[in-house]
Formats: sequence, structure tokens, C-alpha cells
Amino acid sequence: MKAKTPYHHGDLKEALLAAAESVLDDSGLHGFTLRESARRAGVSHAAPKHHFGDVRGLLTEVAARGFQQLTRRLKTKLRAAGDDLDAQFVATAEAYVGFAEAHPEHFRIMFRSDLVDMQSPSLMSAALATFTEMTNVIRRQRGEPEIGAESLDACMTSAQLINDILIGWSHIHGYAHLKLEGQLAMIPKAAQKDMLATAGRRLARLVRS
Amino acid sequence: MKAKTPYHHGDLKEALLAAAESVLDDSGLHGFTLRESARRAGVSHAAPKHHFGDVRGLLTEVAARGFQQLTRRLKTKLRAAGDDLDAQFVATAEAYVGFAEAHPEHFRIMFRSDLVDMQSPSLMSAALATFTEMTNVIRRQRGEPEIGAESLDACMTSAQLINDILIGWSHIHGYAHLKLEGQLAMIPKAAQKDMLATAGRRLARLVRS
DNA sequence: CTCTAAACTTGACATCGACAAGATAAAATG
DNA sequence: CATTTTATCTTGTCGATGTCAAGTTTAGAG
Repeated sequence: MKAKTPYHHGDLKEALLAAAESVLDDSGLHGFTLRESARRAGVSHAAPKHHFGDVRGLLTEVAARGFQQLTRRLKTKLRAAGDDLDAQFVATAEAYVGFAEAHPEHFRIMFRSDLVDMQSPSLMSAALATFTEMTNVIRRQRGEPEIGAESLDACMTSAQLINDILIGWSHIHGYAHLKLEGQLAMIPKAAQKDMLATAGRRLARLVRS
Repeated sequence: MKAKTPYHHGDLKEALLAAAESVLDDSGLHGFTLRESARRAGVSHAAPKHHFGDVRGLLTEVAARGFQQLTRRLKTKLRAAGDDLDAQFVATAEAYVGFAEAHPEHFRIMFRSDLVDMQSPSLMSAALATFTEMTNVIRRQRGEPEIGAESLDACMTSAQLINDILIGWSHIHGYAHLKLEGQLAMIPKAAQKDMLATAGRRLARLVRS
């Protein structure tokens, strides 16, 4: 009977995060509520307060986990891409867009500064990890050694590097976002087919030039 | 006394849209409610139903008006830019990013397929007008004649054209969105300064190549 | 002038996020 | 081991929201 419904959940924080993600998958951001998340975790409607404060706190952690997933995806794809420079760009784009398509609601929340506390340490460090991964793609392109997240700030002095990062990231993010929000409807599906590959090659050429 | 509070508002639809936009400017998407919009328009809480159905209907019209504003901004900036190709790209980027910064909440809503009915005729035609404006920038780059919104579909056959549009639009949109959502915090402000101009030139070169 | 349909109001309901106060159990303390 | 503290979770409540149903007012057609 103790195993049935112990007063103390044990790992409620984790359970609530998982529940929140399942709500998002099922009902989207629109159907997402604190109370529904609590319901799925099998606790009372006010239980989340102790762990996350308010709905913003919960969503912030959800967003952080999104960046962690994205980072993992990037690492996997990049490892598979090998040393080819074009392939690295394509892999980055595929990982990014792939994540957005696989977890649209999750992706949305990661870029909603009105819903989430972008200053939160856990969110910032998760986002920084993703950013570092993409920065290293550019650095490899430029024949520079990879860096860790801790020394990112120090590298943000080269105007050329920053420009390349911004061009690459903006493009990939923009494409992912436009596609996710149904803005590419007027463009024939067939043309979007190898869009990622073509864009990857062109971006690579741009950065190399 | 009749002029004070006539039972029939006269142009409630317009008044509600204006009220909704003022709510968004003041309190953001988070503070936006149907009832508050009705309050500011001076009508009862259920009045919007007759004109917009539900909150989604209202936001859809708000989004459509956003695209109309963006189109106007693009036209103005492009006219000022003259015939120089680089300048046209820079102008497009400035208009786009400028709008996002001037009306962040409005901009957000335009790309929220979960909040808005992207199939709505008025929204679709407004978005199409914006898209046409940007397509014509590319077409001028390529020395092709400008087209109207009605003949857009017919032009979406050239893979090269589509690719150029996607690269340009994705980049500008991605940059605007990332900046709006505070994701460029780790990049020094100084470096972002002439980001738009540099990117414009590089994109122009890319499209020309 | 009458009547009908559009435009708006009033009232109600379920649900939400947040808060306060209480209950329970784990952990620290003695 | 006994006790006290503290973290964790529950119950109850509040104002506010979106939506619906039913009633009220007015414009405009016939």
C-alpha cells in the first residue's frame, strides 16, 4: 500500500517534467496546463509549486531539456558526418530541423522568451552547449581547434567567426521555424526535398569564401 | 446620450482589432485576453464572438494585419534602397528585423500556427503579399521581371529561384527570430551592429554566384 | 409601419494559476 | 531511540478566463 501512493513521490520533479512533455506531445502548448501535468504525474494540482514555483518555472526546465536533446542530436549527426565540411553543415541542419519536426511543441517553447526565463542558469547552460556545438562546426571549417562551452566567451572576439556563426545559425533556425509554422506552404514540396543538402553546400561555400 | 454608448458600435470589428493590438503592446501575448480586448473597445465580454468567433479568430486577423504592416515596411524600405542589389538585400533585412523589434508581440503571433488559423483566406493573402515582395527582390537580382501575388504559384517551378528565396528568407527570418527571443545574448553587441549590412552583402553575393 | 435578422448584453459554467494553511513523512538532532 | 525540524505534498479558496445559451436592442428590408 505504501508503494501505491506514498505521500512523498520520490522523484516528483522528474516525473512532472516527463508529464509536462507528454502533455505537450498530446495536446500542444495550447492544451498544456500545470494542473494537467500534475494530474498525469499522479499528484495534486498544487504539488508542482514546490519544485518549479509557477508555470514559467516548469516550462523553463522543459526548454532546458529541449536544448539538451538538441545537443545530443547534433553530436550524433556530426559524428556520423565525418570530416567532410559540406557534410558537417548538412548534418547540423538535419539535426536542427529534424528535432523541430520531431518535437514541434518542445522546439517552440525553447524560443519563447515570454513563456520562459531565459536568464535561468540551467536553461542558459543548456542553450550554451547547443551553441558551442554549432560554433565548433564553423571552427572546424576554419581549421581552428574545437573549444568547450567554458571558453566560448573568449572566442567571441573574431568578427569573421561571429559572422559565419550568425549566417549559419540564422539560416538553419529560420528554415526550421518557418517550416514548423507552416509558412513554406506556398513552396512546392518537391523543391523542399533536397533543400537542406543544397543549402548546406551553399552555406559551406559561403563560409569558406 | 445616444452618442455616448450606442447599442450598435458601428465599427466594432475594427475597434476590437485596434484594442487587441494595444493590449499586445502593453501586456504582451501573456496578458492578452479576449475580455480585456472587449473592455478596451468598450463592449461586453461576449461581444467579440459575433465578429471573430473565438480568440483564435481574433488573433488570426491580428496576424493578417501584421503581414500587411510588414509588407508596407518592405515596400518603403525597398523603394528607398534604389536599384543597388546589395542595398535591396540590406533593405529587406532591415525592414523585416525592424518590424520584429518594433512590434515583437505582433511578430510572434504571425508565426504561431498553434494560435492562429493559417488557412484563413485573409491571413493567407496577407502573408502571400509579403512573400511576393521578397520574391521580387530575388527576381530583380536575377534580372527577371517582377510579378504580382496572383502569379506567384506559376513562378514556383524554378529550383534555383526557390533556393535563393529560401536562403534569403530563412536567414533574415532566423536572425530576426533569434534576436527577438534573446538567443543572441552570448554574442557581443558590437558584433551585431553591422551584422545586417554584412549579411546582406554576403547573401547578395551568394545569390549572384 | 412591421418584421426579421444582425449586433450586442447578461448570466452561467468549467477550468485555470496562484496563494494560504494544513497534513504527512523524511531527516536531522539530541 | 525519541523529538524536533524541515521538505514535501494536499485541500480549499479566490479572481479571471473562454465559451456557450438566452435575452435585449436596433438597423434595415419589405
